[in-house]
Amino acid sequence: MSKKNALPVTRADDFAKWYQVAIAEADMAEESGVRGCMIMRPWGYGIWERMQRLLDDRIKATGHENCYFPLFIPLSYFAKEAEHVDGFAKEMAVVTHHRLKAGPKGLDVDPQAKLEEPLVVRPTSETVIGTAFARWLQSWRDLPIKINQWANVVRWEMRTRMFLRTSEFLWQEGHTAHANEQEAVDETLMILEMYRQFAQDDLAMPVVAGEKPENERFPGAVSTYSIEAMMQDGKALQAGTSHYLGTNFSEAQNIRYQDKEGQFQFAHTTSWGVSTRMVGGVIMSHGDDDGLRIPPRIAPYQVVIIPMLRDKPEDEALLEYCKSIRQSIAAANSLGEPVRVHLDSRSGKAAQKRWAWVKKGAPLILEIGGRDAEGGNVTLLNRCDLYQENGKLASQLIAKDDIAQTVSGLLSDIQEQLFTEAQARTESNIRSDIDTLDALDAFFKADKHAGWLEVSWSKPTGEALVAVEEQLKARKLTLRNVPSGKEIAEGICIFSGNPAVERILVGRSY
RNA sequence: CGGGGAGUGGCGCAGCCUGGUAGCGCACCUGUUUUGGGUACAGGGGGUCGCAGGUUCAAAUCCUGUCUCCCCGACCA
Repeated sequence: MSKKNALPVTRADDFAKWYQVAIAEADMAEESGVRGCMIMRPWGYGIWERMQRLLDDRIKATGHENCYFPLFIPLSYFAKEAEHVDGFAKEMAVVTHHRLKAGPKGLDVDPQAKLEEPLVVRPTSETVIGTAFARWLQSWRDLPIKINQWANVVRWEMRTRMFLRTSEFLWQEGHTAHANEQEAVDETLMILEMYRQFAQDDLAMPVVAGEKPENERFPGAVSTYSIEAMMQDGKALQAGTSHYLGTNFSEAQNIRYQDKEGQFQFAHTTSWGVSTRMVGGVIMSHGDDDGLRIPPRIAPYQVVIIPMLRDKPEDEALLEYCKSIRQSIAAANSLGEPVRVHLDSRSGKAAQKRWAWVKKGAPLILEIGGRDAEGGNVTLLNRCDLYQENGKLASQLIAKDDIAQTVSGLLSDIQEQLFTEAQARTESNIRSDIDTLDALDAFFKADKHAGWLEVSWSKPTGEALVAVEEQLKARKLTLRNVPSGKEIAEGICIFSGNPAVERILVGRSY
């Protein structure tokens, strides 16, 4: 008997289709009818909420405070930083009116209600926050300023994909101001490392942290750093960015202070963010042909109990048994937190519910029937180890008294297993021994899901960099980042033949 | 924004070419059956065919416009 998977499409057949089906089948999110905007359903939003909580703890632990700035930004704020406005001008949603009135075909914009100055729906908040910084900052004693906000932003993208690129998305954006370059660069790199740890420890998603090349910099930044994750189709996902903005925004917005000598100095600022794109990264890092596999640290429910109800009087006793199991599991800790356990007592077939939770990627599923209750057992299914070699489900019988401890141990094992698996996949798909464009072409032609190359290059700028970009663009490739620690290289540049300066990652990307 | 495809009960689709009673599978509801692995049978409910115009005695079907989604490009977290 051949194994039947829970999803109708496999990753190998059509990865893009698999991604969409996996999201739909897991009740993560759905289209909203508004271009590029999605409805996040409880399971999808619940995962985001877990990410938020874990990252928020890290942000606060590193000395940042949360605050909130408005959704609307006066258009004129963008005029001040030339590169910044260039970068975002083509994708801004703009509010021009504040009232509707009845027209011949229903409601229409009231021309009388035109705003004197249009308001931009924030694509990012450097401009408003910088304006506030300019007011808040007077003295060297006010520094550093370290804030963060959790917000929604809008970028009018031409092509959207669930979680990966939506017109509106949720994120955190951190903004800091410092006395000098060294402190600001230290902050930028500290945040990069915080993101790396968050991705690896909480999302079980291995990433490569490093500096983006000049052409991939955030508009207005002096330097941009990213964490890059490799999806199962070999493509790179930029999963978080941290920018050193120098004094570019300070000079544009007059963010300055008097130093100990009474001299005016421009502050050095940073900004950094991760978004709901991370959810897409988790799906494409860990999902399999049976649906999602959510790492325990971010799973809204880590354990789901499914009673095998029969619409008979004995159901009541079974439910009581399940509740006692739930209670003992909820009292246990795993990965430093109380175990999140859910009793799915809705009326319905147990087998249906089982497959629904498999597709959602709940790490552990406990199926409990009358036979289990009588014997004082539970039947456990591990989402990351679903099948036996013969293709049958790998259910295990666990004694009631052992279940809390078993669950606790398994959850931390699964967290580690998902990371180890993804890391092995990522590492084995980065080639670093290729030094000619012919070999590069061969690498990417050999496999439609080819990974990345780490190559030597001469770090060109200006025209020369544009030439490299064009060489890559013709191959549907992009420069990802220069992994931290790879800033020095010998040999020659794969693109130009000039002496190499550093090692850089090249790959297809989302 | 350029090229391609598509919008018909909750989901997936057929019907359109050649205009004439809106269909199928899954899901859903009810009942019976079954019960340790996505049960089976019977009955039932649910759609003015994306939206707006037009042609026609008559439009899911033909014409025009528009909105939305998917795929491939260019742009980006």
